[in-house]
Amino acid sequence: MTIRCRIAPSPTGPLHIGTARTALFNSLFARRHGGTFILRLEDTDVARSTLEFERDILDGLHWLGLDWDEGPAVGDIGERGAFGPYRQMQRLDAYREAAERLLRMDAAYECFCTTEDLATDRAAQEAGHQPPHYVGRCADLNTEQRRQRRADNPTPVIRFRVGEGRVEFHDLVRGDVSIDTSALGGDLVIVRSDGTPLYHFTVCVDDTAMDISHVIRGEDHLSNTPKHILLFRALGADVPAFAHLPLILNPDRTKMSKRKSQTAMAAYIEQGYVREALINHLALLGWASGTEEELFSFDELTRLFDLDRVHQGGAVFDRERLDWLNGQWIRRIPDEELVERALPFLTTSVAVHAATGAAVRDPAADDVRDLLPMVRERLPRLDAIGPLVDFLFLDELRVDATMLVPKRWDASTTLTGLTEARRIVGRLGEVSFEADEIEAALRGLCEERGWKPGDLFMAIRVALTGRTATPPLFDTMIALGLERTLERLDRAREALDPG
RNA sequence: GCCCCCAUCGUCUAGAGGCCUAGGACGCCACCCUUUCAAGGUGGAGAUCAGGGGUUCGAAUCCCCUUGGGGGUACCA
Repeated sequence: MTIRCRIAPSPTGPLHIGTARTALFNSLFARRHGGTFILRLEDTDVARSTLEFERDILDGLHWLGLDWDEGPAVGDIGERGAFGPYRQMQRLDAYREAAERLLRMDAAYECFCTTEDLATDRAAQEAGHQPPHYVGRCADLNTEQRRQRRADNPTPVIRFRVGEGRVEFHDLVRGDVSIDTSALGGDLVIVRSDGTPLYHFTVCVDDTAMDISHVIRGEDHLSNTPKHILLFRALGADVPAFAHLPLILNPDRTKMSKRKSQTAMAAYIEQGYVREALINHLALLGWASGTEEELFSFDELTRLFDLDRVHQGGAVFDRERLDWLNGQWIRRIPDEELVERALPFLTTSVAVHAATGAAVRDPAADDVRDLLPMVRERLPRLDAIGPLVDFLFLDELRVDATMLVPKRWDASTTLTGLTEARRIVGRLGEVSFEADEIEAALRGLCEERGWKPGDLFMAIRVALTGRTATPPLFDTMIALGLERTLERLDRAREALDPG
């Protein structure tokens, strides 16, 4: 059996974390079994769909490395695959044909009920404590009745008959599921009054046309699956296998939502999460390898993943864990690649200073390459690079006098310390400006004076960087250069002794 | 309301009847390392496996009930 699965996002919002996870699992499943991974754009909600959202979704999936074997034309990439078009609004003919077929077979019928009719029904059902459902007013109209009702409402919808009985199916992660058609809410609308098709209908027509073998999607679709099965049968199609993934949850265990969590993939990208970490984290939300290994690359997942190890319970999206994974993966990214990925974040960070009027030097790839050894272990996210080294790119650093004084020291000791340090570094720097030598000399100074090295170093650190948490001090001095090091030490001394 | 699904440390999870006085990871705490911050190392706290009934010589694992949670119930997807 050829495995064909798909991700079918709707461009009515930016790429959602949940969509990305579903795409990942589909992609992994296809790769694992030598199948085909298809992308289909479900853009039939014309009112809410936009090209920007479509762009965001496609870019995000691509950024994650989730490339599809078949899919629509995007940008300069042409359509791929023999089952297109892969954009639903370009498949209207197929839906029209299928709807007409269902109408001819009397598996569907035209419904002339108005929004008001339906609202009245709904209200009555609610009052009578009945589940909301379509009452079937138009289910059995004869030709004459249809003609009359059409006079009042010339734009009927098309409803699909759900019939009676139970629908049973085997879900690859849930096991056997059984739902009575009476719980489906009555005959469902498959074509709007404006002639455009609705989701439950298009999904079945397309999965059939695209020969989808496995439908892997979020659990929120579990209750809708019987409708789809009924539709597949009516269409005379093979029913694909289903696998409903556990939901990704907010911390309060409700379905992950924009209101309570950060759901847009783009936001994570902006904050410096790397694709390796996002993939790893998403994979672990609802799937486990069964080993004690926690770090998985996409390729490893491709070899290990299978549906039989997918969970049934929902999983809270844990940022702390993502952060940890992100740090782990950042430490594993090859130098040149990390340089390339981190540079934009540094640039942005420096630009923020520039925007406040500070004179800055724009960071270059060479800068990041030089700084890599001292920042790599300190980056839970790529955007952390700014606060870590941005002081290197400021022409002038203004440091508050009170901040310069270490906890155990007073202002005059600090002034003495910085003055002495300036003298030593200045003298040493003319000969050689190397971390080891500077450190040895300054430690010697501390011994002489009875100072704790940590105190002196802290005073220098603040003088040079304006921060109390920085990369190792002596590497920082080298990165800053002799001239600027001395200059900042002088500025700090001036701040401590304005007179 | 009705239907469906789910239920192991705070979180992600291992566990497919005896290997479990329940393992790992994140987070948390302590110590070590250490010029700060990280990273790393070591150790610790943390789950009577939602509760109650069965089945069995034996149940976190199988069955039933209860409770709790979630999802679905559109001319959204």
